[in-house]
Amino acid sequence: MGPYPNSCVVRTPEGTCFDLLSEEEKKLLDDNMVEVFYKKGEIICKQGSFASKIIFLAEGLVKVYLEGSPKNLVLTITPKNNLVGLPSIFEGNNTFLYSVSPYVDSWAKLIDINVFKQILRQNAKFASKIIDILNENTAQAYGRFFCLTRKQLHGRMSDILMCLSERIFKSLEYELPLSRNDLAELTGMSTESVIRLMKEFKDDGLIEVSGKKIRILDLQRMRKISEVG
Amino acid sequence: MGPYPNSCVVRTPEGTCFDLLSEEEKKLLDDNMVEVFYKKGEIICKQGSFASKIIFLAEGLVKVYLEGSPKNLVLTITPKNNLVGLPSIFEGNNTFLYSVSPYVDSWAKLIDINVFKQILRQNAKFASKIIDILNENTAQAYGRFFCLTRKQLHGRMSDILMCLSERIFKSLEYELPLSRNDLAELTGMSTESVIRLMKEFKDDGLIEVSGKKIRILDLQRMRKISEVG
DNA sequence: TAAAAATCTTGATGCAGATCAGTTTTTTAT
DNA sequence: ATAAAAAACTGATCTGCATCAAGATTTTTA
Repeated sequence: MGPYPNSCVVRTPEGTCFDLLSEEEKKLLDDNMVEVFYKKGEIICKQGSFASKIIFLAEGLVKVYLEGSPKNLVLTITPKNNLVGLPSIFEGNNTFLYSVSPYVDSWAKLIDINVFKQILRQNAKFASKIIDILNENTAQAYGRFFCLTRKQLHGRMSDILMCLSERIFKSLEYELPLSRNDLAELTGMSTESVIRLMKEFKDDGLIEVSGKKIRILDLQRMRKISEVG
Repeated sequence: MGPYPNSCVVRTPEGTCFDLLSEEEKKLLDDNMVEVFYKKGEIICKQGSFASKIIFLAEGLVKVYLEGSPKNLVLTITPKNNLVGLPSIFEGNNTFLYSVSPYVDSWAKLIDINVFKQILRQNAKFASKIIDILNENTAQAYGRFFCLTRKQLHGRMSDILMCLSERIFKSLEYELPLSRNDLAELTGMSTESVIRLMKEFKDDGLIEVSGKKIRILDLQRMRKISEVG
């Protein structure tokens, strides 16, 4: 299958990009920012709607997805301390490319897009850092692209389970805030297939499942499955 | 299928991003740039290899693709006057995320990546423009992502044929420099399926095919097919 | 605490599209 | 001009996975 380090769905926290701003710029940002609470399942931003804000996720866990009937396509999962919505800000486009919705109760800071753009145009170090973030994002999207178009069910399933373990919960055991249906839109398969595969993985001694709790038992074999596709 | 303006594979020319450089910066760029000729089928850059250059395609037509066995996955086709390789330059990564290879004889200008980064860090307007380009790129990748994972063969085929017509050749009739196998890695299907679909489209009066020449006869119905998936 | 709704689970069936195994046509090399 | 290699094409077969239909379990609501 080849070495694709990033078939993962999860964006890593970009840390300190705001440290590169001057005091003045920080104040400008603060003055043009509101903090909003979103409940699980609400819509933070809607694909196709007017993109007037950049979203900084202060707390929570969200999915970034393309709407499709009957099933959405999840582009990435973004944990707290990440920017969401950056790719929507290019010239000539003023609508969100995707929808964003929280898996769990979340806090978002909404930054006025024009203020953000203005700072980009005047602070090269900051802009340069944003380029880094965008590119890392893209690298991940490509890996995922490959995963969803080239791997089959087993590979996709083990990719997701490992990714959630490594990138989000930082533990081999975690309590999933996602439904089987959420996993289905994440892996691009039917809900029934998710269920069947989880059972198969469990029967094969790869994972342990009890309710929402998942524990990875045999990481080595999971990696193998991911590689083979 | 929903309104996805960009299931297209082709990057549009970004025009004038270098106009935003000072004379000094232009000279710096010129001094750290070489122009190279590539024959059809050669490799301009190889996925996984050390990324020391940003590529500006001065003349020709290239594919940007992820390597996979048995079949590659084409991310985008890039015509002349475009930058290629931008997403590879993020901090912490120093290898090409993908391979690039020309469909036809091409000229590329190779820009030293450190010089490019240096200019990014000192010229905010330029960096801001690059962000625009990256984002447009991403928007396209997402559209394509959706196309390849959600649409089935007929939709994917008509997407490609229309895209080539509108974005590359700017005419309803064009001479394809791609083989059926190239079309297959572009649409994520088998070569045999490409052939069968082309025949079906031809028999249905959607297109006219003679050798390498393709002519779109019924754009309306092609659009319909693309929408339905 | 019961009823309703949502989620999870299982087996049976169907089909889109890959794979295979050829033949024919076109291109390239000598 | 002719042989060899690559690309284009065709039909038959096979299979991974979705879809459907029904039931069990959990969660939510009243």
